[in-house]
Amino acid sequence: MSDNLKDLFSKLEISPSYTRMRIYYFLESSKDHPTVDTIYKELVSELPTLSKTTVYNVLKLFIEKELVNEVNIGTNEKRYELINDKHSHFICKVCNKIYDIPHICRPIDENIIPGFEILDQEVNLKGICPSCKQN
Amino acid sequence: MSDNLKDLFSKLEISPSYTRMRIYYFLESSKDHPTVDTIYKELVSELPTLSKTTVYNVLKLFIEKELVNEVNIGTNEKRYELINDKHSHFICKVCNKIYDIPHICRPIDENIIPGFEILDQEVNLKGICPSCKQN
DNA sequence: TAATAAAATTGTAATCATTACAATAAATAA
DNA sequence: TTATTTATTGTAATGATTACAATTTTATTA
Repeated sequence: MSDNLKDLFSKLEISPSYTRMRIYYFLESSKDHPTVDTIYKELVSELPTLSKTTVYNVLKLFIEKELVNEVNIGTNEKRYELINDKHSHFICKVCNKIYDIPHICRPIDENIIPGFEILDQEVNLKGICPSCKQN
Repeated sequence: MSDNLKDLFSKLEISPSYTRMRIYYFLESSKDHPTVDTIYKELVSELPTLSKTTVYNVLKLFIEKELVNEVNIGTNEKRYELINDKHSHFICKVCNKIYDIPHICRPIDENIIPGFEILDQEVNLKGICPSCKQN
């Protein structure tokens, strides 16, 4: 596992510092699109010298290398996720939780809008999640 | 036209102050999803006492009344648009311009994800726009 | 190994959009 | 008119993000 990550980093010319690997693993284990603050607070107990700037720096690097996506849902903090399989997001208007849901749109034909080169597709649904519907 | 807007406001229980109407008209005429700053700067010459806080307040009201949408595309400023017909957005990764494009997804069946109540659907495409492709 | 260079991490301060809030102005009702 | 509500404004606070210089760590070279 650890070796796999080193290989992945190496392929992308990311030197596998411990901090970077820990941030990657945290994103991998975390299912709820954490904010910078969440990442920092979760990791600082094991990486006592960690600084928030480092979290920003590492995420920026991961985004450049296309390992990570910024998720913008209108809250004031940006959220981050590993780019795994493509999926859509459901954002609960009550609790603001973000759920990953399978793509419900058909894949987009890249030439559907003449002249525009489509590189990326983002589908956000908003509504009320099951647990908020009960309350 | 002006009467139509007053009727619309009245239906939504928005009292039709001159400031609100001007902000509405500006959104109506503006095709490029303006930021608060843009709205303020465009209107302050004709409404010399206008304050940015007012722009924020009016937009917040319009959003509550479902006249206006926040558009989040990852830039640091939020952008706003009137809710007219439903459309998708294409965001150019080079120049950051937002284009309105017709919906390219089929309308979503509200019960497609069991337990989730879908109120809103947002499709953002990212890529390179025609004018940036030339350069 | 030691000395040097490069890269990664850190802390502090600056930036900037947004919000909170209290004060003023304008509109409406009594 | 006077009182009351509503709209607007200005200032200050908040809080996420970025800039940047300093420090630490890692890699390279002698």
